[in-house]
Amino acid sequence: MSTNPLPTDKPAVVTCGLPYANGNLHIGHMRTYVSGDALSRSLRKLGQKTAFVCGSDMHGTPVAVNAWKEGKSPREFALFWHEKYKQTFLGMSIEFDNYGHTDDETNTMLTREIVRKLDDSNHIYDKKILVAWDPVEDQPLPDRYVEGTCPHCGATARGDECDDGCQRHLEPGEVLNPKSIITGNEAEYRNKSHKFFRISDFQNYLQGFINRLEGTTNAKNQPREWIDGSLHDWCITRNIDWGISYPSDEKTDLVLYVWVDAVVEYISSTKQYSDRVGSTLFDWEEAWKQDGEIIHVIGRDIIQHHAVFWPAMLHGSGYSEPRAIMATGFVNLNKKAFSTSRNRAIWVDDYFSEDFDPDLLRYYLVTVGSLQDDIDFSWANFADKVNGELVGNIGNFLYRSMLFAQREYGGAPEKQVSKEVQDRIQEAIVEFSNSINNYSLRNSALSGAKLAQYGNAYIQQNEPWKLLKNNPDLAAQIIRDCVQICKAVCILLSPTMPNTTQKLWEEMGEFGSIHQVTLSESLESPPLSFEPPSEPFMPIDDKKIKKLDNKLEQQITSPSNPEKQSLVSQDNGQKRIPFEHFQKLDLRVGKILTAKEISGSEKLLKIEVDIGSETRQIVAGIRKFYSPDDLIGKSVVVITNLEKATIFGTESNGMILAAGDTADLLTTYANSPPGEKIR
RNA sequence: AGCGCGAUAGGAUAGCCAGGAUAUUCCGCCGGGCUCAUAACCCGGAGAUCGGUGAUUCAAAUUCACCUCGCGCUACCA
Repeated sequence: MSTNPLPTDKPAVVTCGLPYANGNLHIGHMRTYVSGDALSRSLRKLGQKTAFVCGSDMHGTPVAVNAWKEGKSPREFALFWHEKYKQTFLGMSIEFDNYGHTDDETNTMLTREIVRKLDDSNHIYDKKILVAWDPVEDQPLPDRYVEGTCPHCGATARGDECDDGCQRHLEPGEVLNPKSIITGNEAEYRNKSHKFFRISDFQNYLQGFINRLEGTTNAKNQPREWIDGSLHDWCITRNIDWGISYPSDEKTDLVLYVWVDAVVEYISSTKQYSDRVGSTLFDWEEAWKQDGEIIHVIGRDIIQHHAVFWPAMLHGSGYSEPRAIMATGFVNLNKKAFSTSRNRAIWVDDYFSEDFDPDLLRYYLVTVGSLQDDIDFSWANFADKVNGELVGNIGNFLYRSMLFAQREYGGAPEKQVSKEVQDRIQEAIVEFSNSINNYSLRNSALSGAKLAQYGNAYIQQNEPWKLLKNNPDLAAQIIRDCVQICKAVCILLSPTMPNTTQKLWEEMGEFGSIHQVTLSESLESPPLSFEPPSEPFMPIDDKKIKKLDNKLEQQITSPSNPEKQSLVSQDNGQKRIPFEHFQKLDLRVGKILTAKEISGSEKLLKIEVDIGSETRQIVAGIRKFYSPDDLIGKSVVVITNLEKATIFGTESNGMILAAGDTADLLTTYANSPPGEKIR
């Protein structure tokens, strides 16, 4: 990277944090991608050679777990979302020069090559750690494959994090009563050898790097705690069979941790772009190995990965470091965080289904607040912004000016642009360019919006409609100025609103793509003839907002999860559960071996049941209806993965199913043996 | 708990790094103008002592210290 102002003569790469191929995208996600898209378009406006790349993040435990839940292979599952994302980005006019995925050949090769280099230069070592294991299936249970009790707060927690309770990170071996989330089997911890990346080797380097790094202040400061403190080495392998296998001469069944190959996709995707268009148009090696301008646009939750692990990996394997990290804040919904599990979100598909132009949301996301701050979305705010700024100000100015010009002069009047207007446009160009160099997309977009505002005041105060009779020469001059402003406004806003500005560009009689021209074109003469313009933006009326708010309200109060939505329906007022909820129950045939009364209790029996793999002790409230002797040898249905309970001082490890108030025991029709799974 | 980011009129938001006199802009509100334009546009007005306390300074929204609240990160969450 360089510290010269942009544009430089080096190629630039703009990347966005990889979407994890695990479910639908909402407008909060879009903030990162719209910002990346607007940034790369803006850089090109400055004349910077730029590649805008990204890809889907395919690997990792959550994909594997969710694929398993849907009965699909991880690859099939992740590819489904990968294809879906491509459509989503297309719909939002987010145009990557290359959009790959982490499971493709380029990334697999490049990732292994980079890791091998780190290994060869002795930055990687082996260390034995505790790994949760399913002893019955003889399977490792990494990260989220394990569930248990949080040792800190007692809530149900995943193996890696107490996600429902105190949010604390959990080390392997910490979670109590660990169980496999797949089989429900109790997990045990085994000592396994894993690969560790010695980040401490790079402490000095990183301390220099973080001082050079440009971008948002959160990205520049947050990693200092680690970099200036002590750097822990990073475990970069996992025991699952979904991922990129560890590059090694010895035989290994380790795969790389998803965060290793995810970031390498930035390089891989650039390489694919180069390979496609040829290295004269864009040379990926020049960008990544000879100090190109690499700019990462990410969500502020993944700063450490990009400002600590990633530069260390790059530096250790001979690649250039990023110039800037732009970490976006989150998008809140009516002041509260999005919650995908509660369906408290505006999904991009929902936005599309309302037939809104993507430009409206793009403008909203870019201009509503500073990039690194959290912003709020509500349909009312959205409509305010569209109606006030886009329809009333920008759209109105463009429309009234171009309509006037077309009607009276058939296009731009044959006059020279006035000094005043030329200077004002020049000022906007400088503002745009400075904003990009300060990594403020908001200000870069506002340079165009403010110019339109100036235009409205300019036309209003000069009243060319009055001048037409008394001073037609001056009227023509004023309108010529306005058309020039229109042209400049379109160019300045084209990174934020690519569709609308392209349409206006054509209506203005310009040829080709507005995205090919640079800022200086703003001062070139507009065409002398063009067709009548159309209205660039349509207002959103109150009824529509109410409708959208109601829809959102309904969506939030309904209990469904977005991914499960299609499986959930209301029927006879009864709540339906998705099939996978049923799948979570481990129901098995059991054979009652012994049954004893529990002294002091009128209702309870202590029962030992053979469930095939083991004998379970279960406490059942059926003493009133059965004598212990009658029960022995009976086949029953047992929930085996119910959490343990202590009833009347006796441990109960499961539940025997019975019907109605008389505890009519459920049994099998034929003679399935104990342990048979019920489905 | 530690660290990071943030808190500015009724709502939203700029300025903070490089301290300077009436704190920006938008929505809403009040008054006026215009009629080319999508009841859009333009001009004027009211409304914030800039989360709290203290310090530095001729001067603090801006620097420093402490505190409160919100959000995030804390390495095995992608």
